[in-house]
Amino acid sequence: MADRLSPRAREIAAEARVLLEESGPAALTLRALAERLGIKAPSLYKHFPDKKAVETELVAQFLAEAAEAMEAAEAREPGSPVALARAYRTYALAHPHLYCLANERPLPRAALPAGLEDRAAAPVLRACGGDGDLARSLWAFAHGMVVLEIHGRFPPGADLSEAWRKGAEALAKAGEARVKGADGDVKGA
Amino acid sequence: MADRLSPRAREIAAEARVLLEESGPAALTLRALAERLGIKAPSLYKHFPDKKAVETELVAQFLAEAAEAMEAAEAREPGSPVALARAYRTYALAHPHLYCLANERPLPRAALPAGLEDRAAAPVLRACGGDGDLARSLWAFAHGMVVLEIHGRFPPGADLSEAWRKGAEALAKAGEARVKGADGDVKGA
DNA sequence: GTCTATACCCGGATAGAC
DNA sequence: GTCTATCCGGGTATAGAC
Repeated sequence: MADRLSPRAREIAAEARVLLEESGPAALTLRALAERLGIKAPSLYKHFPDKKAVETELVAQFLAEAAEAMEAAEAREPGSPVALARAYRTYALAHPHLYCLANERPLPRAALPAGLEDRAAAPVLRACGGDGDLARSLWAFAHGMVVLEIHGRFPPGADLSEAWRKGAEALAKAGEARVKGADGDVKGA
Repeated sequence: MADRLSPRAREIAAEARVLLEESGPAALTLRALAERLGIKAPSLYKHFPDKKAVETELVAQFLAEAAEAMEAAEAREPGSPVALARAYRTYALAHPHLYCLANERPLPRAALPAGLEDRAAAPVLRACGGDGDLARSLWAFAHGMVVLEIHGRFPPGADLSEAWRKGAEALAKAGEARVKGADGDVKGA
């Protein structure tokens, strides 16, 4: 994600990330970013073509780090959707603003490193035995839990760990049933 | 939700809703709203204290209509989480911008009609046999599916109806298992 | 690589006349 | 209930000097 970024651009992106994680997507403005760097906003255009490019870099960072977190969980507990859900939750809630920037708008697919989106999705797909539909269900569940929690939508007293457990286990069970089912083994990848 | 709103305020809210549904939350500005009504922006302050109050009215409309849609589904197929999920999906995707305005930020609970939030949640809770944790799982799944679809996050070729079916059925099955379980009957409401 | 200056747009909100 | 005038803030982006 920090591929062919110049060293200075990398510094700028790092500062953008701090600003984002501290204050949220709305606070990520070029003026505020420049001020943090001790420079003026127009100077940023020497390093990034526009604001979208800065945001895209942060989205790429999110995808890469989320992929890493899931791959690590997979290494510890192979084939466990529940473990993946736990890792997803932990990483997302540790970076709520970055999570929202990266997930509450269309993906800038054309500007992302090739294969990055697929890499982030792969562990879930594997844990679902290659069943893409089930993998998307599990992803939707995890995403819904994360954003509803981030935006404070659940009732104050709700036991969210229980909701995570029940949801993830129910979806995992559907995957196991699939494996034992009559239709051979793997449909997808 | 249009409780003690003056008739003129109701007209304004109706126009706000058209603007929102046509062009999205970012396009809902007081200037644009006033222009649609053939008046100037400052005049709006005679009917609403501020912009947030207008948005809150639209959020209340969403909650009431979503509750209606779910209650209707419940009347047709009592006790069916899958039917509720279908109704949720249909209503949400028919009003994507309203859905995002109402669900991608904290609820203005203090400014909403009393009981409205609970009314919207009740059908799901009933379909889950009073299991609040499971109800929240189901809600998170449905919300995740909706917003990921609205923001175009799923891969182009994905069969989302299948993802909906598998997810809803898996969670519904967890509810049935609970009922048959050893721990009596209803834990929650 | 940074600066100044600036253009151009947008937004929410208030005061006070009619 | 609507208006005009205005304040104050914000934002992205460009041109051109250093």
